[in-house]
This record gives sequence, structure tokens and C-alpha cells, in this order.
Amino acid sequence: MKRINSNDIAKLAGVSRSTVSRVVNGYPNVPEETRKKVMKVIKEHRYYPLLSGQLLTGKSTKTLGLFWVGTAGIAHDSLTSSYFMHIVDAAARRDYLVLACVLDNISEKHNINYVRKIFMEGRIDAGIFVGTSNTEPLVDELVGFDKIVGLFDYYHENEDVPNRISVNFDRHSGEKTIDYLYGLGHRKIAIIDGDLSRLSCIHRHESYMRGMIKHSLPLQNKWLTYGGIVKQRGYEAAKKMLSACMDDLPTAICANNDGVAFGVYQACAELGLRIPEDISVVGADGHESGRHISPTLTTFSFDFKEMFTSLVDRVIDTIEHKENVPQSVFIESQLVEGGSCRRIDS
Amino acid sequence: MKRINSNDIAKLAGVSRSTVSRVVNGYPNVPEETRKKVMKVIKEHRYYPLLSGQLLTGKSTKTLGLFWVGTAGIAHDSLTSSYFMHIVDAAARRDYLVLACVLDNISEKHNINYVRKIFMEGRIDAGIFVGTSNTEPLVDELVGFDKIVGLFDYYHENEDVPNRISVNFDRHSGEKTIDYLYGLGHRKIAIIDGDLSRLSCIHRHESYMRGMIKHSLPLQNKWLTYGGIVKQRGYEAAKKMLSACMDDLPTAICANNDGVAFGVYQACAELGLRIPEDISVVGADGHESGRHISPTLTTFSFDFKEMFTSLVDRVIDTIEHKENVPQSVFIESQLVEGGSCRRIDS
DNA sequence: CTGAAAGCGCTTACAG
DNA sequence: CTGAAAGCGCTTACAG
Repeated sequence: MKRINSNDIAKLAGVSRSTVSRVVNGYPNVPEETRKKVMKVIKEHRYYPLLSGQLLTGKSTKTLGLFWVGTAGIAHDSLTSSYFMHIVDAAARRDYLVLACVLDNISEKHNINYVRKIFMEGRIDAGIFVGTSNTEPLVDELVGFDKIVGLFDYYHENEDVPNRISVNFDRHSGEKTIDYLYGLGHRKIAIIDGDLSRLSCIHRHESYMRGMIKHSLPLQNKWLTYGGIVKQRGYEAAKKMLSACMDDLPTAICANNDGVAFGVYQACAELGLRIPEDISVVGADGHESGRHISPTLTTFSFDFKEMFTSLVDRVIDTIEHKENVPQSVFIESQLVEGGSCRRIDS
Repeated sequence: MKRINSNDIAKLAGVSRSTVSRVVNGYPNVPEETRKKVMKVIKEHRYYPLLSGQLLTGKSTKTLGLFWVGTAGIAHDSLTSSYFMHIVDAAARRDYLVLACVLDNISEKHNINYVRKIFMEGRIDAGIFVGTSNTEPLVDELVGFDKIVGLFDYYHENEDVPNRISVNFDRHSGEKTIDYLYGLGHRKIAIIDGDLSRLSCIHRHESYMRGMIKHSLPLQNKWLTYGGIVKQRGYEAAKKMLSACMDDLPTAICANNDGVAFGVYQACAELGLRIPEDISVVGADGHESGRHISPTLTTFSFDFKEMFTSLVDRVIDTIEHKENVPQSVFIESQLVEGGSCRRIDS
């Protein structure tokens, strides 16, 4: 059985294809009676215009591409996958669909071509990247091709172009973390950095340093290390660092994010260190599971829903040629006190 | 700057549009020299054929619709959102993209029309539904319209049509749960059922009953209740049930799934009941967080990755007119023993 | 091996 | 208010 097209509808309703199109698109210059007659036939035959035909005459796809980069360890993390829902929800509220694409490695030639193709073949009105490092030639290329690109945790100073939209973590949550621990009396603070190819990890690192210097706290190599952004990496880093300085332990650890903090928990458990009695731990993100772990995690929490909604809304505003769309937005963290930090009396 | 089309490429390369098309689609009847000449121009100008043009001549979209039903409490659950990754991964392995759509309520007229439209306007080759109840007029309608529909946890006996593909939980995991507890010496077993509009919950309920009867165990109203499929519902159900029978507690609780089991943990904690000393708990799903909670959860685990991969592969096989595609598949659960059950000496 | 022509399903000026 | 015609970007027989 052949699909019914606007021609068939026109014949059945005794009008021209032009009129069918006018009715379908709700144009005003159609008398009520004609509209009803045509609508009746349309409903009866469940006619829906083919998108490909409409696209060819200039209609937009009302679709956002979502490029999820770095599956390994990131995308399969439960927090990360909940991001996805926020994006789809935010898009739906603006009547946009989301075309999803998970890429393990965005530097691979095959994947680069794949992304390019999706942008160029007219499937999407714009694309959002999540999980890239802060330098990505492909992103620059697409921006250069006037494609609208939305970026999560990706920002370059002085590269303001209207078709590059980003949402980012604030630049000073590290400093806030140090301030907080300092306020509790901590002076011997260890830092487990994240993956320094990511903007947020760079900012957090820098602002940890700023905080330490501000309070004239000792920066000791043995208390500084890298832990990536997932639990396993955090565990390995903490285990190694702590094992190497059992004779002079820090009183607190700043973990680049909650995932890393959970790894610190595991390392402490194995080394017989109690949290917070022997050592305090602070995370960043506000992961839900931080509230179920024991002791509950003190962390600097970000409103991811707000972050993704802001990004999606501004990307769509750009697609729809709204004026003065803010190009980059930085979101502030909020301290959530759990049971993982103790006050030190000095 | 106007987009470059096949006509422009043809002129630049000194050939016809037909030849450009032949090169783009990799047809064999083009001499190597011509191919090279054309490809050079294509690369230089980063020409990609517009999908909408190709679609009009019969090409398929290579896109799967994903309809995520019942956001509230389901889609924002972290386990559930990881399902999404499995679907996108499985589709990508077959070179398909996924168009995602989250719907809070699939009975609402507006949403029904939205889904219909996506199917009818030629955006997707097939659609997958996750989270529906086991009776959904819209699904039947789409199947009736010869649309290819993939279904998770949705199956009707004797309704075999080649364009309705499903993957389901086995029909007897409830019985296996009872067998397991019986084997540990439990005789007083409580059951917290799920949402009985869902196929898996019905099957689990039935097979709990089967197991209880097989072992001649007492079916007591006070030990039977409904808990939905998320933690909060499980908590409420367990709290109410246990509070009402503190004078005659069951020795074990079968929770419809892991989410409900976590709710049981919370209820037990509040009532001062220790797991497994005072009461044993068994879940179903194999949720990762069951391994992080204390005590670790004994559960009947399903391989969700396998489930979704099977579903996606068979849906795509159907799109591509493969022969003898199995229409419905039931996946077996696997016992994962944690620390939430104890042996009862009798 | 290759090009001219027709056609896919729609919308949009244009003319009346 | 409404229809005939042109056009969007592609591919596919068809003819040579």
C-alpha cells in the first residue's frame, strides 16, 4: 500500500496541493469551510507531510545533535547518563528532538567524518558536545563552517563568535573548597586533580592553588596528585599518595569531583583511615550517591539540570535568530555539607 | 555563503550530476580517473549530499526513534538512564543513529500525536519504546500501520506480527527467588510487588505465587504488598507492611526490583531491623549500586546490555529485511549473591 | 562509461 | 481566496 501524499489529499478534498499545504501549515488565508473539508480528509487518511519534502523548501529540522564523547568511563557513569535526560527534556520543552551519538574517541578519523557528515547532511540545526577536552579541532572547524555548536565545559578566552555557545563550571570552586577546609581548621591539605585536558579540571586546579597561596598553606608535592575524573582513577591516585606519606598525612583531601572522592573513600578504607576522624574529604559535582554513601560526602554541588537547560535554550535561541544570546555562561557551585569533614581544633 | 550542491560539484569537476552521484555512492561504473577528479572537488569543498534530497529518492534514514515513556521516577533513575547508552551503542554498531524523545505520559493526546508524527513524517526507520505499560493502543496502531516497533518488556501471547519486536525478562525469576530463599531455610516470606501494568511485574508476581505454592508456603495478606518500581515506593510499602506486622515478621522480603529493595533497606533501618540478621532481602535487576550499599544486595541480575543489544539488532534486521528475525526474546536472570540474605537453621 | 530528463514530496511566489 | 508552475537536492532508469 502506497503512502498517501499531498497530491492524493488534494484530489480527495477537491482542492489543489497549494491549498493542502496552506491548511497543513495553518496559514490564515483559507476559509473555515475549505479548511474543515481538507482537514477531514487529512485526518481520515492520517496524512502527515514528509519531512524530507518540507526540508527541501527551507523548513528547519527542529533537531539537535548530541555528541557524547568519551564513552569509556564517562558516558557509562550513572551521573553522566542522567545529563542526557536533562538535555532531551530541555529540548522537548522547546519542541526540539535530539539525535544522539556516542563516540568513544573524537580524534579518530572515522568518527570525525561521521560527526562532520551529520552536521553537513542537514539532519540537525545545531550540535551539542559533551565530554570533549578543551581543545578540539573539529569543534573549531564546525564553528568556522557557521554551524551552531553548543559546548559543555569548553571555553576559550577571546574567541567570541555568535555560533559557539557554552556552559561552564565556575572558575573558583577550588578556592571555595580550600576556604571551607581552612575555616574548619585544616592546614595540611592534599589535592587530587582531575584530567587537565578538561577546562573544569584546569580551573579547579588553578583555584585550589590560589586558595592555598592565599592562606599561606604549604604546597607539598607528596600531597598533590592526579586522579582523573572517575572513581577507579581516584582510588588509584589516593592509594598511591596516602601510602607514600603515612608518616605525615594530610588532614584533608580535595577530590577533583565526587567520582574521585568515592575512590578516596575506598583507598582510605583499605588503608584503615577513618573519614572524617583521620582524614576529611571534599568532592565536587553533587552526585546523588554522595548522599547514600557513609559518611555522606561534603561536596560543592552544581545544578546540572540548570546547566544543560541553559545550554540547550541558548543554542535554540541562536538557531531561531534571537538577539543578544549570551554566548558563554558560568554556573556557581553550592556547598553541600555531609559528614565527610571534621573541624580541627588548633 | 550559499551551500554547495551536487550541481556545483558537477560543474567544478566538469562532469554531470549523475556522475557526481555515482561517485558519492561508490558505484563501480566510474573509471578511477573520473572518480579521483570528482572526489578532489568534493573534498576541497567539503561537499556532503543533503539527506532530504536522498530520502526523497528512496534512501532510508538509518535512524531509530527512541521513545522513553514515564519520565517521572523512571527515566531519571540512574540505572534506567544507563539503558539509553546501551541502545545508542548498539545502534551505532550497526551504523544507525538514535532520535530520542522523552514522554512523561503516553496517553496524553498531545504526546500521542507527537509520536505519530515522528513515525509518519519519515524521520525514522523504526521506533523503540521503553517504559510503557503492557497495553498501549498507540503501539497497536503503529504496528497496524506497518511501522516497525521495538518493545522493551512488552509482549502479548498470540500476537505475532513480523514488525513487532520485543525483548523481555524471563517469566520465572520470581519462582527462582522463592526457591533460593526456601533453600536457605526461609518459610515466612513477604513479597513487595511492582507496578502490575508492566509485563515483568506481572510475571514476577505470578511466579512468586507459583514458588510459594510449590513449596506450600503460607500466603498471608499482611506479607503481600505493592511497591511500584522505584525506591520511594518500595520504602513506603515496606514501612507500612513491616510496621503492621512487627509481632509476626517475615524472615525474608522479595522486592520486585533493586530500587524497591533499596527502599526496603531504608524502611528496615528506620524500624531498627538489621539486614540480614533480622530480615533477608532479595532484589531483581542487578543494579550496580547494589554492590556499593551495605550489606551488598543479593539480587537476580539481568544483562541489560544484552537485552538492548538484542532488541536493537532485531529491529534493524527487520528494517533491512533479513529473514527469520526472532520476534520476541526472553532473557534469563542470574543469581548474584550479596550479603543481604542469611541462612536460617531449622 | 556518461549525460539529459524525470521524479521523489513538499512549499512558495506569482497571477488571477 | 486559490491554482499552475517552478524549484529545493538528490537519484535512477533510459538512451546512447
